Amino acid sequence: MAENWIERFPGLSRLEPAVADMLRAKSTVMTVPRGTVIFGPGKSPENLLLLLDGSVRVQQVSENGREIVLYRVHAGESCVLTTACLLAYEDYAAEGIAETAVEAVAIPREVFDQLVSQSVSFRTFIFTAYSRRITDLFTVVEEIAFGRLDIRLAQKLLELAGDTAHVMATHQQMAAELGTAREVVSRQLQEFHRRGWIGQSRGDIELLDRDSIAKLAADRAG
Amino acid sequence: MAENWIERFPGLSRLEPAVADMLRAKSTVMTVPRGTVIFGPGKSPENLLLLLDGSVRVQQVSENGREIVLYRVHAGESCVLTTACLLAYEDYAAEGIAETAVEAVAIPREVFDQLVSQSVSFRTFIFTAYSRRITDLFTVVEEIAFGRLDIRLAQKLLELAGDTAHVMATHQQMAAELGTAREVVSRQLQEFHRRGWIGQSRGDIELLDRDSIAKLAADRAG
DNA sequence: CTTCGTTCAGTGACGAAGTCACCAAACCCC
DNA sequence: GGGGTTTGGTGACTTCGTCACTGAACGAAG
Repeated sequence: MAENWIERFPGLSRLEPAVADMLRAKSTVMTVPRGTVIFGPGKSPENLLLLLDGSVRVQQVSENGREIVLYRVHAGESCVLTTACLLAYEDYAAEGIAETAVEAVAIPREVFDQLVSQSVSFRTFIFTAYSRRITDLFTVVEEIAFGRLDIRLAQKLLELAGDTAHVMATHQQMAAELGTAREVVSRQLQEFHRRGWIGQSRGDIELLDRDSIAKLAADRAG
Repeated sequence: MAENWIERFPGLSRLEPAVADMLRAKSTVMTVPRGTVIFGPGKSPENLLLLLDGSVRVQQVSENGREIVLYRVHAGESCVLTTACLLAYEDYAAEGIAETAVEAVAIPREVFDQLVSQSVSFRTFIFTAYSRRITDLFTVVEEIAFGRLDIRLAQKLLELAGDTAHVMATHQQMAAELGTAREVVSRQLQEFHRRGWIGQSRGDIELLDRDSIAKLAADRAG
């Protein structure tokens, strides 16, 4: 089943046939268990990863131990930051962690280089991925600088819940998602609870009134 | 004088001679006046810019009119975000403005593509630039989320002053640099003034006690 | 099944930062 | 020199972050 994985990447659908064959031949499909540190300080990966399934959480770890989630890489996307790490520009404080079990295609450094050189569409694929990450980071900066916390929390809850009604995360983890302190999250969740929007139990937030949460999340001012 | 500009870019010093000739032939050295909007919403540039002189300020403009400075591109660096814009990934809210008169080498889109394809060292140059921007943004996120404002203000003052003793900026502009509100900057500058660290006049902050400012800037906690 | 250590959440007091509404001084252009 | 604009100053108030501490929930070991 893993032989026609190229189809799963929209950006690679128009890959030149010869290049696609080369890519298939020289890359390997691998599985990494949940919780694996894909890259991090002192751990440069030797491969570019294209995610077939699962998600990778990329977060910044500050020296005093605080964490903040920067973005996630989902199935169908590439973890371009690893190419940046390959270049080992300088010390970085970010790390990538497999948030679920992850199935991915690993493209070795030399093959990556050949592909970029030979294929226009692969180049576009890579540059588009960079572009996406950078614009994502722009909005993260804007949100943290100017966004109200209750609104951002509501947005995160909806994002993390997906189509389920539960967010399995501790208050501490939610704080890292938003770049704030645990106490602040606790208080805000209590307020949501008081309004009957959510139910709370240890490490689990249940969305009871999705509409109200969505209404707040859609707010721009307050 | 502009013919051997390639030497001014450390990352291009080992460029293959044939590629260097091609680059020289197909690119043009241009000058843009201070204040020019290099790129912005609805304005995709057709060229990749390599800065020979001056600096470009890249900032995010939110819908309610607030601005925040994301990073600067200085002489010797490339404005890789323009390549991202060339791909027109999606709507973005960032813009690049010539902060000074800027002298730059403009590389047309097709030439950029050829260079990436043909030259290993040009590829490295470009990917390193992306890597730098992304890691820069990581630290911006961390600073805004966790950094103390007085410390960040002290750092910015030193950064913007360079080797001069003056920062020619309004409080509003300093607020955009730090992603905060004008009033907050005003109050903090007053505190610095009270301590005799700075002198203030309209649109001009004079650094009087660089050592004290640097001492605060070096702080991690408070 | 109780004890014990660990993780997780709740709380109040306080300080730092952001917001709002408004005022005054400095500058600019006639 | 008058009138508009830009810049900076101020106080009241809200939101957010920090600190120190508490207790409850869980899990493993006895």
